[in-house]
Amino acid sequence: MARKAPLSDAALELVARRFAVLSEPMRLRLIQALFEGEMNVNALVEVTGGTQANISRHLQTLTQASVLARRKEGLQVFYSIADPSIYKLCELVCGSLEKQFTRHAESLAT
Amino acid sequence: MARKAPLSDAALELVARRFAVLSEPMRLRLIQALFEGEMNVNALVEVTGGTQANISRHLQTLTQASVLARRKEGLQVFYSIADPSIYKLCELVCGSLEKQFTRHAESLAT
DNA sequence: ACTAAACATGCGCATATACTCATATACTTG
DNA sequence: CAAGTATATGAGTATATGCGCATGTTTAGT
Repeated sequence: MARKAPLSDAALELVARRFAVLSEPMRLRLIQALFEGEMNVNALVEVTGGTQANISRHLQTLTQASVLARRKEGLQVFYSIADPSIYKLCELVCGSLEKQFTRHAESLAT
Repeated sequence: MARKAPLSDAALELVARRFAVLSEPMRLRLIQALFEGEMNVNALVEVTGGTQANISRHLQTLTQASVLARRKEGLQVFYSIADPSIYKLCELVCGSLEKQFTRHAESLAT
């Protein structure tokens, strides 16, 4: 393919939804916690400091988007990162933000 | 550094905002159009099919987030992509979505 | 100075969604 | 079967935000 075709409207909405899923601090906190490995809901509630209901909802959102995987074991439900691209995504954004800050700091130091 | 420290609350909010900026189809359309190179507002309005007011607002949002750069030339204002990481971000998300679809298609074909 | 063109913005409406509280569901154990 | 534990969900509220309409601002030309 010589040149990338522009995305269709439907594709753009999917991409937008993907970004939207990652646009809540609490969900990012959950993802960050799961970088360490699989965890159950209670552990995630404790680590993030959120309420059980709210955490459960966010986990649902992330799972429906296929960002997380859900594994039920008896009474407990374990979540883990299902989409490995999440790592790079977060790294990219963090790196970009750092550059912005550096430039901003430099322009202030003039 | 041995291990990455968890992001602070403030940092998480910045990352979340970054993703939020990219979570609107119309803004993605603008970004996609600007992949071809610098464009003025009128051209972007025509390409995207949006209203002038709406496009202007989205351009403001993207510029404030330092995703786009703004260059004024007489009556016209030219926008261009200021953050090169946007390319990779979009590629990553598109690739991830494609994989999802492939798997989904496979599971249907069973 | 007047007019027109290109872009930005104030305002209101409609919708989406994050959060809390209470309750429901699923599973285990006695 | 009863009680307890872990998780999910329904309902209601508050806030955010995308969009359209109208108008404001800046710049160029006559």
